[in-house]
Amino acid sequence: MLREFFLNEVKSAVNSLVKNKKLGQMSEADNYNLQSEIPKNAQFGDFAVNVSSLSRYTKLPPVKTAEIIASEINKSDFEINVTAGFINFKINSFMLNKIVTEVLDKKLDYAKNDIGKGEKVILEYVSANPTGPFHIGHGRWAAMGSALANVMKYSGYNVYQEFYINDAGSQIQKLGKSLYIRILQEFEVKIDFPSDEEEAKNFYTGDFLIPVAKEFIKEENKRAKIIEETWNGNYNEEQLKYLSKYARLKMLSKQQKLLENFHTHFDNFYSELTLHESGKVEACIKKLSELGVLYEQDGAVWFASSKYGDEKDRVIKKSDGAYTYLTADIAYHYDKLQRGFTKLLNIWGADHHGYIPRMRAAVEVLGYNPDSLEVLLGQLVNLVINGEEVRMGKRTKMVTLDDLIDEVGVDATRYWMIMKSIDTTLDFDIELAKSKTDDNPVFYVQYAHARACSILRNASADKLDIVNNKMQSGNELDLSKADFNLLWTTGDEKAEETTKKLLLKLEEYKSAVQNAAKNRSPYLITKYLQELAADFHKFYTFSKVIVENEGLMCARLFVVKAVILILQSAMKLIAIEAPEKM
RNA sequence: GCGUCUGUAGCUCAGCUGGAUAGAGCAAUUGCCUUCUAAGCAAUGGGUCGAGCGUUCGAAUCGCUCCAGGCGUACCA
Repeated sequence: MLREFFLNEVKSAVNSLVKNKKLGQMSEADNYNLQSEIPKNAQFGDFAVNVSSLSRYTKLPPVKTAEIIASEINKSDFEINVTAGFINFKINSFMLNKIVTEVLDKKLDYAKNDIGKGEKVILEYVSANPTGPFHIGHGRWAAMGSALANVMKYSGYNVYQEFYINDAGSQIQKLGKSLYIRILQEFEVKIDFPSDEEEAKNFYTGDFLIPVAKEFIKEENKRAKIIEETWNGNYNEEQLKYLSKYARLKMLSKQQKLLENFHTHFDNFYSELTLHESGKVEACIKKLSELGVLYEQDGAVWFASSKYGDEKDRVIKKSDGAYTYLTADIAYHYDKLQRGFTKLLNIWGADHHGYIPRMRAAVEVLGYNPDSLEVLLGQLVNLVINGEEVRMGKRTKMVTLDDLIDEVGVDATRYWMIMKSIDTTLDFDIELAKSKTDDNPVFYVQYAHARACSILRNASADKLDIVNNKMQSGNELDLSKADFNLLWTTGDEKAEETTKKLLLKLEEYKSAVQNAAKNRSPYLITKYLQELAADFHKFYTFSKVIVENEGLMCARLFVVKAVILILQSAMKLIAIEAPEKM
């Protein structure tokens, strides 16, 4: 990376000065927090390193310190100048041209890197109950999680994506009973969910089970008839069990289909039920018991998590003999650790944040580094319809992820879900996301790609016999016809300035990717995409690509192609389409 | 009460491992299509960075105290 390159220039200059004792009381450069940055004001240079923080060791004014260090740097492919405490670098056309050829050479892998060092990461996200349709919040986790997984894989992490199915416990029976009623209703039996609010809580009264009931009658007509015929006001235990399982699997498969459609692919769906059935929950409790962190009180079994940073102890086994949700979850995380993952990365809704200390406590007690558990807390999503915030409360009718995607489309939904930092409550404005105008960043970015593709099409269609990039005709452009130096001798200052900015932005993709992976912040990719698209549109405005001069035209065509490659790479990371025409 | 996230331009948000004049998009005003997609570009206006105190040569950024909002504070999942 160029940023790193210039930082290293400064560091090695410092080291050599230190060796010769020319820098006062300083030791090696790595002991100081030096950073390279891109100056906000381009007149200073293309890159800069601020060394004023070293002044307290050199006992010299910042400018003097910077000058001494700068004079120690051998400049070859760049210019150097000092302002205040900054050492500024201006790169030359040779380095700029190299950016283009490197992109063309590495293509979609241009920014691929290995900062993850192959760390075995299990990323768990969405993890919903199979008891209903996804709501829009699930959509945010799905979009963010899948994008993060892509970004981290691209950065050398070994990422395994898992969805934990909360398919154990009473809610599944509740689901079965509700389907039972919906089936009877299909047969026109006069029965409805309890009107009493308290009793209605034992059912899923949403209408999402109506189509499931219809499917059931179609697929299992015989059994459906038996259910209707044997109805006597009480649930038939055998049929209820069957329906519970049927509904559970049906809902799960609907969820899985939706996720794939939403460009979210899991390596595994891990069933909580199998966790119980395999005896892993029991085994985990036994282990905790042996470790001496469990005790009995008030007829329940407790985990002494408060000794490990939690604010109070937690119930593991309720006085009615059932396990809590936490118990299975501890066993699940134990299982993840035993499968050899060294980083347990979870995306949880902000409403679960109080849950972190107890899970950390469990990881620690089980003999692992509590820092191997890393939870990304996602703030919630509010829907904005016609400018008004619709809070997803119990009273309002839930808008499902399905509805949202139907309304807005997969790409726009994903983009809007990823666009904001996970720390901020997301206001999802349906009208804005739907709009195909300039207030919608998705289209801005996709339009840049379509526009670039169009140039390549036009170039191949009328002007030359070199051509299109692979997705068009399979041919490759002929690099030998391009004269990149012509980019910098046009006499058109604005054209050269915007071209330079564009090329530097291409190079910045590397930093964007690494920061996104390191900080678990996929929104940095959408931010980068918007910046790249903007720089491309500016380039387009000031540099006509298809021109008489063949050497210049080819050089610009290659710039365009490089832009297309980076746009595609970044859009692939966040899993949205890169349309060739719009 | 305690924990946690947030408070930056009219709106939505970046910037927050301290550093050059606080940025972007939208909205507003004004220009630019006989020339590669105007879903675009150029220009202009717009800010006591919630408030106060402190640390520092230097604070939107770090610390403390307030203020406002979201979420949580179960033998629910």
